[in-house]
Amino acid sequence: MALRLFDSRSQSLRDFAPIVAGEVGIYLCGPTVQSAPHIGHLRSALVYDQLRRWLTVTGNHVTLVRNVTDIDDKVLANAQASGEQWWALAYRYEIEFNEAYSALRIAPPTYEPRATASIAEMLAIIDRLFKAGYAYQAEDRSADVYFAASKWADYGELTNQRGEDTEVSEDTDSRGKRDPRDFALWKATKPSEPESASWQTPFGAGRPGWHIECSAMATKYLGSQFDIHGGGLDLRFPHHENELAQSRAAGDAFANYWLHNGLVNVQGQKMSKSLGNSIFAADLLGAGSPLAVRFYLGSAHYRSVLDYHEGALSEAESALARIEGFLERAARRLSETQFAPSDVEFGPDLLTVLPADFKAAMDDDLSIPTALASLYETIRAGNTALENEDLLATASALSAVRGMVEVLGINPEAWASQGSGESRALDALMTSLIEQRKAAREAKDFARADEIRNALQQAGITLEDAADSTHWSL
RNA sequence: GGUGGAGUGGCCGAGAGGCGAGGCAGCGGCCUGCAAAGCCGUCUACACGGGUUCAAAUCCCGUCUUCACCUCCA
Repeated sequence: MALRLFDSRSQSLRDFAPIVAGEVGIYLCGPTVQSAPHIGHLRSALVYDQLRRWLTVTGNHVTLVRNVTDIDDKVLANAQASGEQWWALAYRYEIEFNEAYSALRIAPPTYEPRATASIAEMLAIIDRLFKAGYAYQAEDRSADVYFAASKWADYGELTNQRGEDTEVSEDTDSRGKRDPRDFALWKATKPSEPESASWQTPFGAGRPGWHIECSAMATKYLGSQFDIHGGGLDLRFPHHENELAQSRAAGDAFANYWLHNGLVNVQGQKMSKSLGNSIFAADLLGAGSPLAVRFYLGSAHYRSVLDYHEGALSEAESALARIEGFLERAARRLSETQFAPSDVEFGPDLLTVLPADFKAAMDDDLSIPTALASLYETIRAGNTALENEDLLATASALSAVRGMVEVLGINPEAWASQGSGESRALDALMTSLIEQRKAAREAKDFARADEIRNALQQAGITLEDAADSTHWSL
């Protein structure tokens, strides 16, 4: 069984084979740190976190590079508007992004390069493009440098765009361009721009164009040819098309597979500032637990459009409660028996406990919705086994469920807060209240027993009576 | 205009010629002092019109609706 991925370039599912067996290099287009992270940024980062986890579990060593675009028109414009240094604004938002990622337990990438730290590599590519005849300086002899798209015969190969049919925006800054499809490799410093955002080059002072940044950072960390290039669907054109064209024109084979994750819409429409319908990371994390946010964003297929709606997070909480409920009950029942399963570390060992249909679903272009069906099926069977006192079957279901939630990064046991002073105090209080209620029930004083349970329910604590004991959960 | 998608039960969300995906919500049952949780059952859906086929949600033709990209965007 092998992993298949949908490659946007060939528009088909392809068996995935890394250049070097067991080593996978992924370049993911990260955010332009010009404003606060929103739900779409989180989904994108999460999708590649899930891919990375599955590749790791199936025995690969993954190098994930996710850049930070910290120099850009909007970074400069927003900094000017807020009266900050552009690099201060960029760093402020970079911190916000990293906080949001880490709240969802999206592992930090192997390398996280900032565009401004790779200027030399960008200039080297531009130099190669000059020598190969694919770069030209603007007619006005400014430091504006463009890529000659019309000279590159394969231009449009990624997205089937043919130049003559492409709409050309009228407000595009095209001074000195020979062809509307040509795009900036380097942008001359404008009088309004600070000196700190200007680098000296043989063709004059300026700053990098957006596309060249990614070409430079991808090949700097992963080599001239690498396995996977990922990003949001909105980046396919022109960003990825341009990256591919300039890198190949400069002599790099570049990415073998192109992956694009679907976007997040809100009430059927894309988020935009003018509609004021953006859902920011802070909104989400205020509306549900971080685990529920991760579960929700990661439960749809990565290529589908995800339409965010009110109530989505509480549905996720309910689904998680079912998973967590089984894990707790099964672990509790098995804890003092010979069937208690030993912990399995995240990594290839997980493969031994995962159901075959779960593995098949993950291998099939990361079909997580189908994989989740396998998870629920195992939970249902596990609950039945638990009821029938079939400890062997319960133990095997427990291992399988633990393995699956571990693969997906949604293991409630791992997310549960570690025993703090507060939680120890709560434990003691609950033990006392449960004892009081037990005494009342034994005395058939159900009014008193219900009074305790109702008061706890008011406080958000649910009691569950099992055959010979009572358990509580928040 | 070009390019790439989508329309599935109350809601979300898979699948892609023949065995009712799954989740959430609802209803009925079992269990329970009553609940909760769990299990069983129930609600049997695939935009519309044609066609191919023994068989179509799935393939073909047409129609409608809708989203994204082509300007900065995950």
